Amino acid sequence: MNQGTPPRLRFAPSPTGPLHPGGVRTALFNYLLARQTGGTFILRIEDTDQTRFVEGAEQFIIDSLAWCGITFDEGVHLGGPYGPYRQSERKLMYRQYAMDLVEKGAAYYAFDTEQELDEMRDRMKASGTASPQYNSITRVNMKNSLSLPADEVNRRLEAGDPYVIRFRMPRNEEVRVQDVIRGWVVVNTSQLDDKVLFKSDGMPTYHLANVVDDRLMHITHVIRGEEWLPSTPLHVLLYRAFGWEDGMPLFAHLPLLLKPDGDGKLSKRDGDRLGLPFYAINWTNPDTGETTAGYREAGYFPEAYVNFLALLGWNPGDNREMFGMDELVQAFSLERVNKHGARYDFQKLAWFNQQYLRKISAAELAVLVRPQAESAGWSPSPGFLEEVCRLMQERLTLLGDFTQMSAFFFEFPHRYDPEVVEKRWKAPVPACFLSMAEALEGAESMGAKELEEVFQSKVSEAGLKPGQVMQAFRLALSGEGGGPALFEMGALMGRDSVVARLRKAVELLGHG
RNA sequence: GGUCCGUUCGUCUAGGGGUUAGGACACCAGAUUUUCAUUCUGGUAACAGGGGUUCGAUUCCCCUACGGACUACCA
Repeated sequence: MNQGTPPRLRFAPSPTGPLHPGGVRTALFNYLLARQTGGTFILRIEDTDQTRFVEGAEQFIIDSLAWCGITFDEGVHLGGPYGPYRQSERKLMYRQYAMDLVEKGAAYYAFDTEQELDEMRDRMKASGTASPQYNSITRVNMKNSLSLPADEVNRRLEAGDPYVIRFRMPRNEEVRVQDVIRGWVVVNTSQLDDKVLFKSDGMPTYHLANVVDDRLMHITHVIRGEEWLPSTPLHVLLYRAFGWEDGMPLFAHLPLLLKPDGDGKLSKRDGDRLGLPFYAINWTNPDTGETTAGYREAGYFPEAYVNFLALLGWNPGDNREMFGMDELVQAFSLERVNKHGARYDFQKLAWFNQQYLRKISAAELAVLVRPQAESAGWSPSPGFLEEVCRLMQERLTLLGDFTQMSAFFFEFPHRYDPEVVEKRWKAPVPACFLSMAEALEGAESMGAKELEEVFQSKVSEAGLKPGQVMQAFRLALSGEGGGPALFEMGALMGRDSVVARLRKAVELLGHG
């Protein structure tokens, strides 16, 4: 199958809403294989259902993947030799392929109305059939070109009666599908129905469009979600009916992404429920105006997100787990993709993000963090911000944590942690701080070393031990009980600020 | 209901006829940091159940249970 030909892979989402994490992963795996093999990666938009079109969804898909570093060689946004890449723009040609199948006897016209279909299903349910199907048994009782006299069929066609084209599913035949991940899957056609291939609105259904386009675009590997496995036998039958079986692509059906807890597949609600971002980038619903948070805006690294996603359902076979995109391209293989679904673990994603956050320099971090610092109303010098980053870097998990966790560098404390006040703000401390403030005021300059010297000498003058005062000192400077190295922190705040903070703490917290 | 797919620590997973069933996240404990976090060390924790096959099964086969997908003129 396709040996020697350069691989061509596609990601083929429908623009019916924001791109789900499972879709990002599907795109990623396709991308990895394309890059690894020197193949071509194509973005095709499957918009054959006009009723489900969502404004902005297509651009969202492109932007989401671009943020992840997933790039295409051909596609709706790039063009290419096999365009157009939007199925609605290929509309006219699908009819010919459907009619070709009719001529070959592999498909037929059906004129049944919605009501007639409903009635058929109701009838069958009433007589005990669990899942009523339009198939080789039932079609004889319906209005189609197999059951109706030829002249009536022609009359209806000429009169412009609405019709669909259905696949003529063989009655009892084993269809074998080879899946790279799952091996051979065998289904009997008696379980399958006469699927609509061509709709009465003149659009193909997924099944037809997908097979025709994959053929026309010379797709060699179809890597898609597990939800497509049940209809793959139909697709194989379509390739066969067209006479394209020898050029059929390889199929690989990816396991699903599951909820972090409980049963079922991952959904937007899981992000909402946990108050965590869900999409790659912010999504605003064009109808409601409601925005769902994305990882980009929440301060995640795309590298971390991609790394995390890659390890959901795939593993390299050894204990490595930090993978840059290039390394993923090297290491990836369909053979090492799991068969079972993987729970989406937000905590692990946060951990990956932390790892990536630590890999960059303080200077780089400062650049990334500046926008939020500025929107918090601070305008630190580059040098100061970098120093803050140097002290804070190992304590951050997300970029987005920065403002909240570093606020005390830029502002005086708005509150003093009551627990620490209760425990550490004891009688001799305020007086000691006041004398520190005085001593510092007289000092010419104040680095971490000088600050510590003043601290030590005033503490011993007061007859105290450093351990008894340290926490209160931190509290006075930052309002909190934890934080970066105390004297470095103070040095960075600067002498005047430290003096003022000490006095203000005494003023607000009293003399114990 | 039917069809198909699946099932190793709480989670992501490695492994595979004979292993102390390995790693990572999370969690817990200790060390270091006179803070918190980091870091380091250690720890708790898994082969869904039942039948086979076999000298031996978590690994192979079957059944059951459970989970999931699909079952539209949606993709």
